[in-house]
Amino acid sequence: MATRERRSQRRTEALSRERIVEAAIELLDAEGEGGLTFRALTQRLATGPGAIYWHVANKGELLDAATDAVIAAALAGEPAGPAGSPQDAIRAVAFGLFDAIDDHPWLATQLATQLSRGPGGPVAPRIFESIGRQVRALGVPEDNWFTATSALMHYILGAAGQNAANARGVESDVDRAEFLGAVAKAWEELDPDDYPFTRAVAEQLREHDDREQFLAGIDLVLAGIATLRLPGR
Amino acid sequence: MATRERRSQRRTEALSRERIVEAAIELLDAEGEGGLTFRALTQRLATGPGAIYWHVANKGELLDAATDAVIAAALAGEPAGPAGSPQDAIRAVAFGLFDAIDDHPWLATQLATQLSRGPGGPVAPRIFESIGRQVRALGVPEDNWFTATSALMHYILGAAGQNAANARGVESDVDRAEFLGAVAKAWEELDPDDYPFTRAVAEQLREHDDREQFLAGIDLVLAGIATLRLPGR
DNA sequence: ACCTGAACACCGTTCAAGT
DNA sequence: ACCTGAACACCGTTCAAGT
Repeated sequence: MATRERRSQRRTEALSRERIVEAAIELLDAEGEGGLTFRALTQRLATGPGAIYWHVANKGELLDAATDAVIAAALAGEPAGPAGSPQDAIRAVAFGLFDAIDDHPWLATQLATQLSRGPGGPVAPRIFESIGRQVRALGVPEDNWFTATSALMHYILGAAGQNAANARGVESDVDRAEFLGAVAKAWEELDPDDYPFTRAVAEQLREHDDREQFLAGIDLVLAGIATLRLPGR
Repeated sequence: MATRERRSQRRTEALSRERIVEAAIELLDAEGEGGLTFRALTQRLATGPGAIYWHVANKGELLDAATDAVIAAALAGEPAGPAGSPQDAIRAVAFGLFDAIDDHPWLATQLATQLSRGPGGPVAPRIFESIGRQVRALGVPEDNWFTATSALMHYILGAAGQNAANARGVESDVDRAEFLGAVAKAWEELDPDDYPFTRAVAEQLREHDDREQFLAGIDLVLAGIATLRLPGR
């Protein structure tokens, strides 16, 4: 609750783009997408809106910078060192993104927004590169690099984003079970004529383990990619 | 341009939730996410904000209803009739969603937002059911229904959303080539040490065909699903 | 070069009042 | 039951003025 920590303590460090982005991330984490306003930001940074606009063009740019900072940190784990198999490296990248979206649920929407604006921004190449290197290491023929990397990336971001919903505002395992139980119940109460499949799958939703399920999807896509490999390799 | 068509013509049909949702979709299509405001809506419907709030709880609900209406229409194509193979049926569903997002680019963000709020809304079961039925018809073992359907759904929505960027505000094939060329150029100018893979793939980005690429991804996931099939079937 | 803070235009939402 | 429209609180952004 304590909505206003560090409210009017005098600012010691000078304002900077990094400091502003950091404060924006804190606000987004604490209060969700709606929590990032210039007024909350000026209060937390003990400054005025003009000062922020000196370092950042507008709110959209700030949101993009916050997204990029979190994604860059999430992908900074593996320093290109040849550790295990490419498959394991892909799983590591996937769980890095999974955890980032779990910790910062606002990323789900933000990533979709940014990617649907085109691969122009810095985020798309970052994710694409991390996954693509391992796709190449897998021995996938070059013609299929784009397809294989895209399939992995979209599954990872989509599944991680949907998963974040299960953890949102959930404090304990009991809360989680309660939440999933409620959704499963809603699915079971759908019209039997219109939703036979969804009803049949409701029980799996109730009992599933998030990370295990996520991993199963990764391995499914990896199995598809394996069929692309040239016989020679 | 002509921002204000049908501005103050007297309203003939009575206001209704359907009419409001229809107007909201028109505004979103014409002006993007930022174009949907209650003021634009009241003008287009020749009414006041209070009248809209009588039929709709708030803006979020209106956005959800608009999303649901478009998705429902996109999935209404196949009437469960046994036409071709399950694979073809999945491709048909996928292209239905692809075209819907292409026609209504605001869907990309909106779907991500709605799905990341959990499978509670009406949209998630709709998409899940359309794809899942065909997954079942494919002979996938029941334990893998959720995984297989999720993998397909996330690839379809993610790839279609990213694709919509290529078509955004693009009027001709020349525009499209220009846009893709610019992105490919940006990719080619990335740091060679940090982005070797992305640079290598830039050329594929320039020359690719959207629908062909999308289909290749579907078939990749389908190949992965095929490895799940029980030997017996 | 960097920051202040009042002011502006615009937004979602409410509500007393009408029919 | 359904609609009107003024009003409220809040938002992103600008800009003349300061240091």
